Amino acid sequence: MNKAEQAFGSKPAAATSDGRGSYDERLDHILSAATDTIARLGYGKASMREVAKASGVSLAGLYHYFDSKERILFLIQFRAFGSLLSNLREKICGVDDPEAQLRVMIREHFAYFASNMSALKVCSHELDSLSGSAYSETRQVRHEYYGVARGILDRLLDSHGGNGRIDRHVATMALFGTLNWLYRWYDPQRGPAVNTVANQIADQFLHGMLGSIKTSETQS
Amino acid sequence: MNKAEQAFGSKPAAATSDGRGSYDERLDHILSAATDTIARLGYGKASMREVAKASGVSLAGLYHYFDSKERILFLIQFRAFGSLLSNLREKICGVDDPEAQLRVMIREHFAYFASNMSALKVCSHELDSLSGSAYSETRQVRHEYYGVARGILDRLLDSHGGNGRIDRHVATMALFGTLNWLYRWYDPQRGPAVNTVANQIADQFLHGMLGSIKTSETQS
DNA sequence: GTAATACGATCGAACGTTCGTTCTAATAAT
DNA sequence: ATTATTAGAACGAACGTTCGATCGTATTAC
Repeated sequence: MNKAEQAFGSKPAAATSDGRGSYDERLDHILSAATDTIARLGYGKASMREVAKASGVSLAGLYHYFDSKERILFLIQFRAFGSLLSNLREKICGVDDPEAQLRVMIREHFAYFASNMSALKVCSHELDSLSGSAYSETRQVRHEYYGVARGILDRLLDSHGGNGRIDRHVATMALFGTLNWLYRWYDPQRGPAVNTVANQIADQFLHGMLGSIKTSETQS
Repeated sequence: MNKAEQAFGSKPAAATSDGRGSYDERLDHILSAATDTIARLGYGKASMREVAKASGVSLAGLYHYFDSKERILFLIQFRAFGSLLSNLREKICGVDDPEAQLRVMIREHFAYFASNMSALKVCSHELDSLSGSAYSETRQVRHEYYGVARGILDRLLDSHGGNGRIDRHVATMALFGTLNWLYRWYDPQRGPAVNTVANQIADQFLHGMLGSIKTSETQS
């Protein structure tokens, strides 16, 4: 069976030529409804019946597109992290200055958050809800994302001669904490504009890095 | 019935004088085991049977101490947030400088985290698992905690004449994001020392604040 | 051109399990 | 004896998943 075995559709569309769209389009539609449902109720409380109702298919119909409930969560996370990572690599490609790279990264993370709030909420909140190979695969993508961010930070600090008291892993996770906690409080539609918040976070973090370098020996 | 109706025990101990301790002590023991179980499995997957096994009482015995599963989660969160808040207010009492207050706050948060990892993990991860008045009451305490932090930040920025581009709510939530995300990556027993990490986070945040003030008009 | 056939998509209904909770009786303490 | 505390068994509900049948459509056979 070759249904929903791959995270990104390399399947040749195979449009059924009726009003409801192709197989892949219907799968995307269900996945989108499932994302909103899981974001709203949490993975544990979001039942397959609720996902079925939200996406407009029957309970049994869900299992034509996904082997299991866990597979739905895997696809949501793998696609979101994958998009985030590939988009970051693309947008950073022509940028040389590490400081500019870091600003791009934060700005792009905010942009993705604003466009995919439910998906990023699920990604931030349900990290431990997967197990086995599904967990390993998503963790792999997360580690790659971490690696890109960490690489930027390394070049940033190296270029400023910062061998001081900054633990770079701690600094990276502090930034990720700020970004991954967004879904708890920030609503792009009600709060200040996305770019405004993104710029402030970037300013804060960069001043936090460069400021910590310059006062490396003045405090105990 | 007056069992477990209050979050902090004002009950006069009523020791049963056997080896297993008083009623309150047994309640604390069960609550501690429940905290570890919920932190390990998540609230949804942590069954009452698992909590019973972990705490050494029978399934039905649990309901002599707690009306419901949700009440267990409420007590964990209410006690943890309450301890965090009252401890913060106490430790900040004799400190005047806002910068020093902020350092105290971050240091105390780290100290509490190191001593109560399971409880703070549950508090950070299961914020939406409560409903009704249980949710309202815990949110109330959280808001008070936010208010203290926000007050410190306000005095800090005011004392430096910072009326620039810093959205103070955004800045506060950025810090809370870093602190509340700790449970995802930081293990005080394996990573760098608690005070080291706490100092770095405080340094980063303070430089982020004061640095952003001084360059308020140099960037678009 | 039409009937027969094969197949993917979809559904209502049900299965077996686990959940939070409660009932009832037995036990330990005073 | 009375009261508080515990434990085994069971309850109804909800869960993820599977089953068997049905519908529509594309392909094949003649």
